[in-house]
Amino acid sequence: MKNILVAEDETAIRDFVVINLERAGYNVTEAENGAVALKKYDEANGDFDIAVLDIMMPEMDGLTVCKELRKRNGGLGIIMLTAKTQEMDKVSGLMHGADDYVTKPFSPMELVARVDALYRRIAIAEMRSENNFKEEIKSGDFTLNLKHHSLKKNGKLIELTQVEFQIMEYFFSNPGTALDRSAILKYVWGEQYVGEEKIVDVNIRRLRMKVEDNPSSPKYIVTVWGLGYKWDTN
Amino acid sequence: MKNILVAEDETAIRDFVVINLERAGYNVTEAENGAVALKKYDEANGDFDIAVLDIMMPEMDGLTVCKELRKRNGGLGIIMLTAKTQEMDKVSGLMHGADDYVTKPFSPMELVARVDALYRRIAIAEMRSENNFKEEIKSGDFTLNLKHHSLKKNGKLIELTQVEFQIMEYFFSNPGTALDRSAILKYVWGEQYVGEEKIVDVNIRRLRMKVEDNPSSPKYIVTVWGLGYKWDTN
DNA sequence: GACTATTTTGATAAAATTTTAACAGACAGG
DNA sequence: CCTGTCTGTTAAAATTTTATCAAAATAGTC
Repeated sequence: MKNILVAEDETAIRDFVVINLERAGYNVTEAENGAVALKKYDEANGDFDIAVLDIMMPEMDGLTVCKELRKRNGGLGIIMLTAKTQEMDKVSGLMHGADDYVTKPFSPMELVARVDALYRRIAIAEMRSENNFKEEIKSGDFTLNLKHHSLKKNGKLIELTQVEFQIMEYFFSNPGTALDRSAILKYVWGEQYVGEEKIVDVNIRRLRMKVEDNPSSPKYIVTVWGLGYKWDTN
Repeated sequence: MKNILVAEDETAIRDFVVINLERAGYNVTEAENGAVALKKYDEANGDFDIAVLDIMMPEMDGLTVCKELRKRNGGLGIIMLTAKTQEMDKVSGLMHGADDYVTKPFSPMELVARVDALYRRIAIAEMRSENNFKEEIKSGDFTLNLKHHSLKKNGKLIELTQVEFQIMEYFFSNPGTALDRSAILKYVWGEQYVGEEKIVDVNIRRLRMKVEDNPSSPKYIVTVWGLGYKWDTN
């Protein structure tokens, strides 16, 4: 898990990237050009979450590698490294396929932040796509129907709004796990949402009013003090 | 454990550094230049926690060594020694990779303090990252569930606050080990916390109330007189 | 046994976090 | 338009946690 493939021909930059990603907790595989990158990808049976590719490389340029990788795995996260803004303009039309790009020179913080952000997106997307296979998720007396967007408690239908439904989806995908507000916020409202984190609390309250036997002493949506909430299953 | 690699070409300074680190309880390996440092690192199979590197050295300069070491072990602690502030400015852009730096001339106290601080950071970071892989830690009748943020004693749930939970995490990561207040303080409250060390005692008490069969004669959280506490497993 | 250092304990005040309720804009359906 | 629902914002109330303090108890030492 957290596997990254880095393709960059300049040794200095590659080392820089590899070091900083490793320090951030990623498991990095490095390649000195596009052809090698593709080879290493196949050798590892595509067991990567993210690829960081330089655009300008000998043997095979980053855009080609990007296209090839996308063919193999549509869900792979891809970040391109571009030298100048000009270069970016030239190829921007070809940038589709990449999820994000970072222009050189970049700071360690910037790189890691982008990769982290992409990783979160990927992880959430993966969770969502897993739920696509399921029709419904059961948990105790509750049944969340993903297809009909409905929630039943002991067979009794509970109407949920869009936001409420998504929170429940997140809960049901991680039963018993303590989820912090920031994670809930990102799952439901998305990465770039601007606004109060308190919105989570307010919606939790609304959910409790609908879901709990006694909203004043929650049994299902339990608060984890100083952290967030969890869907309790006991 | 507590192994340090010191690379410095000037004999006088090297001796100074080595003597003081050894007095502080570290196990020091010394090298007279960067190339030797790297060789000794590999010979010891990378069994070091921290490397102290002079920037200006013959054969191979400190920054290069730093980069090489980082490639081998992303979690290694690295402290750079720089001659003047000016020199630091020049290379500050290349400082990535180092965790800290000390400018010459420096006092024994300063050096040891920096190394100690870094060592603690490294140790805590390592412990935390190990716990990331685990879902729960068992110890006797107790199960600390890191995912659910819960503690169970013989299957019975015990509610813990944030601070209490972290203390338990520290205990469970070091069962049977006598932990001094200062270490507990740093793990739970962080390096730069300002306040009474007694706060540890108070929270230990609250934990005992929740965890012990008879809080007046603790069986699990045992006090080690003149030192601190330990999680007893017998 | 007396003395000192250290730890335990309980009370209380302060700080942090969560819950609750009320409000107002946006939006969709009639 | 009008109306009702959904949503995010805000502020006050309630709750929980946390820190500090000082007295009591305990362990260690001479």
